[in-house]
Amino acid sequence: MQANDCAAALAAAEGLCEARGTRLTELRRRVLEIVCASARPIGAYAILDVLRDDGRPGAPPTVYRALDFLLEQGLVHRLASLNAFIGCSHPAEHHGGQFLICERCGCVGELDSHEVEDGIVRAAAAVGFAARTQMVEILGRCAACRDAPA
Amino acid sequence: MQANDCAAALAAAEGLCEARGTRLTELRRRVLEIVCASARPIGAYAILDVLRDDGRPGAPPTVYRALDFLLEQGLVHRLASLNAFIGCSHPAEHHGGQFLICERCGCVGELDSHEVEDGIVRAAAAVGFAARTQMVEILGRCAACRDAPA
DNA sequence: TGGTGAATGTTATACAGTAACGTGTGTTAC
DNA sequence: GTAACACACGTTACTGTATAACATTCACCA
Repeated sequence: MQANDCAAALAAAEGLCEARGTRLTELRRRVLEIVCASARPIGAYAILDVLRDDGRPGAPPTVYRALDFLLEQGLVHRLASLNAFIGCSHPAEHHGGQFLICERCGCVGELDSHEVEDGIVRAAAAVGFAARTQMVEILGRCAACRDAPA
Repeated sequence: MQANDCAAALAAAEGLCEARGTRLTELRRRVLEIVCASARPIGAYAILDVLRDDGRPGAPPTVYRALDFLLEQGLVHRLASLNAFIGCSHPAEHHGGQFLICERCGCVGELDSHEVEDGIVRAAAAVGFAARTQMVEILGRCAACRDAPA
C-alpha cells in the first residue's frame, strides 16, 4: 500500500470503528498501520518484530488478537496461501475478497469482481451448497511483471 | 471420502502412476489411502500419527515428501484455508480445484466449474493480470446441513 | 468507588513446514 | 559383475504459524 493510501486507510478505519461503536485502540491502530505500510503482504511475526522495535512488550497473541479484530472489522485481509495479511482497499463494504498475487514481485491486488463472486455463489447453489463467504487467490503475473522473462 | 470411493481412488492412482511412469511407492500409497479414508480434510501431523500407529518410523518430512508427490500427481489437494489435505475426486484431469467447505459438518466437496475458472481468468485479464493458477475455497453449508439450525 | 467486561500481558505449547545430511536400493553404463 | 548414479526414505534439528490458558490492567458505569 502507498503511503497516502495508508493514511487514508487509517482515517477510514477510525471513522468505521467510530460509526460501529468498536474500539480501534492504540495497539490495533498501530498493527493496522504496520500492515498498510507494507508494500507486500506481511506475516504476523514480522508485525510482531516491528512492535518490538517500537519498544512494546509483545508476544504472538498480542498480534493475533489485534489482527482478529481488524479482520472482523474488514480492515485487513488474510491471504491463506501466504499466511500473511494485507490492508483492505475498500474497508467500508465487507467483502470476501479476490486477490491477485504476483509470483514475480510479490505484490497483491484486490479484484472484487461481483461477476466472479456471483458466479461462485450460483455454481455452488447448483450443487446444493449455500455459500456464505469465499476465498479466491489467484497466482500469476501482475501487469508490470507480465512480460518479464522467467 | 466414502470407503468405496477410497478404493476407486487408489485404483485410479495406481493406473495413473503406471501410465506416467511415476512410482506410487508403499509409503505414498499408504498416505493417499489415509487421506482418502478421512471423511474430512486431514492435517499432515494427523497423517503422521496414523503412520506411527502403523508401526512405521516417521517424522514430518516423511509425510510432506509423500504429500508433495501426491500433490504433483494431482491425487490430493491442499486446502490453504485449513492447512489440510483431501483426496482428489477426479485425479485424471489436473485442475486447480474449487472447494466447498461446510462450516457445520466439516465436509468438503469439489466444484470444478469451468465457468467460474474462466470468469476468474477473464476478470484478472481485464485488470492486466495474467492468471496462472487459482485457489477457490468457499465456506458455507452443504446440502445436508443447509437447513439445520445454527 | 467498586464492580464489570474488554483489552492486553505472559507463559507455554501445539501445529505446519523445511533444511541438511545420512542411508539404503534399484537401475544403467561400462 | 560392479561402479556410478538417481531416487526414495530415515533422522535430526530447526523455523514459522497459531492458539490455549491464565494473569493483569484499564475504562466505564452504576
